[in-house]
Amino acid sequence: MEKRGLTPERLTREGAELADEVGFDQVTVSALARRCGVKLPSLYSHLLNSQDLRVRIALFALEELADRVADAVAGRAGRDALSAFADAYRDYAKEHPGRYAAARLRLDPETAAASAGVRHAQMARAILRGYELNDPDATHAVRLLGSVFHGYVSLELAGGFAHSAPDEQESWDWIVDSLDALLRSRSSS
Amino acid sequence: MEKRGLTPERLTREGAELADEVGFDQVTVSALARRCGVKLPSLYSHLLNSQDLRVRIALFALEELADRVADAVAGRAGRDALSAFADAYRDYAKEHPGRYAAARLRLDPETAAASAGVRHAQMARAILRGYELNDPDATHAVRLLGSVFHGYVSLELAGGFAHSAPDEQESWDWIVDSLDALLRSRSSS
DNA sequence: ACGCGTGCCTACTACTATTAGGTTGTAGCC
DNA sequence: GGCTACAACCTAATAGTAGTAGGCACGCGT
Repeated sequence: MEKRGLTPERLTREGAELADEVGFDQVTVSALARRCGVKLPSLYSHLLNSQDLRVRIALFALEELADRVADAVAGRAGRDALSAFADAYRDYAKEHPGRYAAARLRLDPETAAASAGVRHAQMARAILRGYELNDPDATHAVRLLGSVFHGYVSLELAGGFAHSAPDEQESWDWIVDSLDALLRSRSSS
Repeated sequence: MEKRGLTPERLTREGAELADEVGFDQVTVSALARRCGVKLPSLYSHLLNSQDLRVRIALFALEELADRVADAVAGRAGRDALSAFADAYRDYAKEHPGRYAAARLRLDPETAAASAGVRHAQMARAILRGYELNDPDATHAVRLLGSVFHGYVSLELAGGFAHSAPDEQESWDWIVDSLDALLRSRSSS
């Protein structure tokens, strides 16, 4: 009965890794217990329930992804920033598909408001500053970017574009390019 | 022990309704058995397993959605067709969120190839005929449309845009408008 | 050295998925 | 109209996941 130093934080990290390995919806308290070498009920000292685990992983992923995006867009503007922003999302999803799926977990409003989700929205708005859009166009554009990037990444992960020419990178570049052109044409200037 | 006339088809329909009521990932063989007033193991005469049920619901939803889209775009072209196409997806998702989620279930390649999924792709390409795009632009554009519509609808259903101005319909119109402009500007003419 | 809290345990309950095998209602045949 | 046979439903049993209750002990703070 040696004590492993389990904490909610460590469990969240392990859960995130588990998610990347077997898929977010296969993340189960049982599997996590096995992975940590303890019996299942032991985890309930650290977690409220399985939903709590999922939410913690989601918040962790949102935070990590926001950090990456912030890093990617730092010091860039305009088309360059847009491209870095887009790639940060796509690369994260490819590298950590389970965590990316976790980041899309539906959170209740208060949790969402306290999450890194707000940073994501702020960063999207920041990217758009380079295009000088008037409200409400800026909001529409934020929603468009969120839709395209999330939609593309989730279809790509689901294998929707697999095994068909032209390859996925080409389409991605074309799409980012098109969005840049679109936003420039909507510029208020 | 009265016999209800259960068939795979009826179970699929009931499952689809259940999905709309409680969410696709809450669709369980147990719940379906309760809903149909039979004991759980009885369903295994009609279904292989719970995954089989989910796949059947997915195929049903893909078919139904394809029918709706086909209906919506019939006799339209250009911007008009694009808008009808987009609205057909969004309206279906709002009306039948569980079925819409089912339609996004990842299918194995052979199942997918035999599903109504191919009709969806064909219809998207048909819409684009009005914009006279050269390959590979047409493929990129199909992927863009799929990404935007799926992304927007899924974020909207997840409550991502809720309770914030401007309202979701406005953004939707702006986005469809923007896509139309974008596709026209990419026209090969 | 000792207490006591926390960290992990065993044991139990409830639900879902699935298989095996039994029973009955009814459709079709004589 | 009764018989048969199959299909549709059942009960019973196994295994996995989620969660609760309560016990024991490791080791930290005094």
